[in-house]
Amino acid sequence: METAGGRKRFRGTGLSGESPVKLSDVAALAGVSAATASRALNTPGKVSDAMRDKVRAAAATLGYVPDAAARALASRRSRTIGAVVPTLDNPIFAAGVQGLETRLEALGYALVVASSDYRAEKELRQTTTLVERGVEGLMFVGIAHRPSLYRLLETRGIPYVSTWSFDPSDPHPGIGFDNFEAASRMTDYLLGLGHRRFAMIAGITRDNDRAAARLAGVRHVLAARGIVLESRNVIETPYGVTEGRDAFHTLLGGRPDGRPTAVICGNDLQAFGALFEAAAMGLDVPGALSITGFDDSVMSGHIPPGLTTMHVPTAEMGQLAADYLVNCIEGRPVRAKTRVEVRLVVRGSSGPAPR
Amino acid sequence: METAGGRKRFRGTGLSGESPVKLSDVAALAGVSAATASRALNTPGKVSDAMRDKVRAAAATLGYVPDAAARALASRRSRTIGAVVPTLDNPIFAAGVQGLETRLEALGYALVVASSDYRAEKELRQTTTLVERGVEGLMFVGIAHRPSLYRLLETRGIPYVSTWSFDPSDPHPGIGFDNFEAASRMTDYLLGLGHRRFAMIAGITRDNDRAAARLAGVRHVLAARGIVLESRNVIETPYGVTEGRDAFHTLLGGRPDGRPTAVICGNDLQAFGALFEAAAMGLDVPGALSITGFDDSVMSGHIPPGLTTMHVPTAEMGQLAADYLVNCIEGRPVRAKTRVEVRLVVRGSSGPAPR
DNA sequence: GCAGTCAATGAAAGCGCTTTCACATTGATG
DNA sequence: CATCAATGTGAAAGCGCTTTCATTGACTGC
Repeated sequence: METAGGRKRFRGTGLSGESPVKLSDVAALAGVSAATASRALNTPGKVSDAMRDKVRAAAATLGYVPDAAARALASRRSRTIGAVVPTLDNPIFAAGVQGLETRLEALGYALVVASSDYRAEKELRQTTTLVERGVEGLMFVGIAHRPSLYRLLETRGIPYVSTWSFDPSDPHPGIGFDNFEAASRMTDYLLGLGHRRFAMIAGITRDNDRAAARLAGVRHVLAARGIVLESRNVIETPYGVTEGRDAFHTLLGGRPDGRPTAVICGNDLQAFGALFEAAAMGLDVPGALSITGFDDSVMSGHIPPGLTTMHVPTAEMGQLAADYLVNCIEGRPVRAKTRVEVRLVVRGSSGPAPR
Repeated sequence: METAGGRKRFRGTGLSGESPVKLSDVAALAGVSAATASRALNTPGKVSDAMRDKVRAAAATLGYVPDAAARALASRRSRTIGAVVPTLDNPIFAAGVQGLETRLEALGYALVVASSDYRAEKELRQTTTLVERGVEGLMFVGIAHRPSLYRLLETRGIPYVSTWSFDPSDPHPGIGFDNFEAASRMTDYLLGLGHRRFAMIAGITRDNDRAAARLAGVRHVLAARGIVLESRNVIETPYGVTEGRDAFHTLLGGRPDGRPTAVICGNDLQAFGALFEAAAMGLDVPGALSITGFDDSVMSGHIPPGLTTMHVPTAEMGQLAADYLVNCIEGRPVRAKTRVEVRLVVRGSSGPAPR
């Protein structure tokens, strides 16, 4: 009663009457069967040209809009893809989603987005509702997911792909880069500049394999050179400018001796914060210390002195994810693992270690 | 043949077999009719407690996941909302969509996003496909839309709401702020600081009522004070840092005399660009000239000297849009027009006119 | 000229679910 | 005790579309 009542009222909300133009109406106007009308609209090659035109004309006069639900039910195809990202508030994910959407729309698919808030458990919940919604493919960020998430998708045969992370040892399809290796490269670069005292402002590593891999990569390379990244020189904090700023202050404050000469940040936002705080503290960058970011977001080339960072092809990953999923769905061959290139972009925020 | 073949191959792609657990399977296991199973799952109040538990248990053992297409077809409800935004690459829209998504998920609705690329014609196309997809409500950005867009929605009785713009004279439901008034306020503020020579770096006004209203607001206030905004002092350019930078350079370059002392930008990104270019040109901000933005994006409080800008409650608009649409859909009363507050945030980039 | 082929069409059977509607039960009521 | 209203449940009819399958002609080749 309640639901029905609500619906009735909603139905009444429409200014004009509803538009219950259905395929059979189009067929009737065109003087053909519903089957033919369907074919004329969806697989024009299967009907005569005259037929096609006649049906199209009828559809146009009636303002026919197909009902996706009915179509999905009958054809078992929703032509919808889902994406679960941590948050659209991080421009980097927004850009990835934009890349995905653009490509999907060109391929005739719609995009349903859901956010996980960096929580594996919420990711699983969101995924379940997307599956209920009938998405034919799913894009995730990162490779650390609940096992039951994979199980859900695999038992139902729904294609999926991880992005942002590339790990050859991970058995699941993925499009991304090796965060560990990228962080290693950044560290190598800084070592090459003579830095020996390091600090890191990392993202929250829990439920975030990218943040964890970046931290691990830094640690690994330093350890190989006999340098220990002390825990007081590592701060995990959410990705954000203010957070980066605060972390930098904690790291550098009240420590005139043995200060790090290189601060590696988990992403650009944190690095911007570090940069601003360094300026506020009167620390010369890169003279007194170097600061690096990760993502190469739009501001990093502009903010003085220019942020040294790792360029990540976000839109490209979204686009490749779209291609991967649609190819899976449409039965074309796919490569399960695709590695995209990240590029070290050296700008003014990094330089030789002091002394 | 082609489609069927593709589908067959896709079906075979699933690692394990498909999971065609349908409601009737659940009903059978629970030893009840499909009707009762449906009720037990969706309207628990209509069945006995024992029944409810029995069906839920059966659904759980079978790993039942309802088919949204079938449900939508039978109930005429998709529980899906659509959003058409210019682009997710602009963090401001990404944040709005994030606000919308968060609220919708709490209300049990899914979100389909599409981007218009700031083009009215693409917006119409995207809207049509969303309508085909069966969205029950739609969110747009701005109030300038193709008439046929409104017609489509109204003949079908689909609730919709514009955001980002508030115009009492616009007959359509909307949640936003008055861009004209906001830009006027900004201009007033600068006039109060003694500025008389103005320039504006505006967004592309075609198909963008926000950009147009902001420009008009500036023009209007200046005209009221007898100041003409000469066309050589207005540049329309896409929202972006580089674009803002270039525009600023054009505006200020090779013009030692009669230079503007206040540059009003259409959004923060352009303002950042202006700020950077001013620094590169050795122009003192706010000593020699003031620069203002619009949006109050996350960086504006951090970038020295701090950007004076108009704070826009993006997430709040998304959230209000979600509430509005869902209330419409579920037959609850709604307010057709909601005005949100924008706030002038004065920071270091603006100051008294020189001299 | 006649079997055989092929393209074009229509009839009809669902896709998996919701939702009347009718049919028992039950318990309360006069 | 017979009557009436709840209450809980099942049978069955679709929701609007796609897709077999069968049928019809029109055409080919021998």
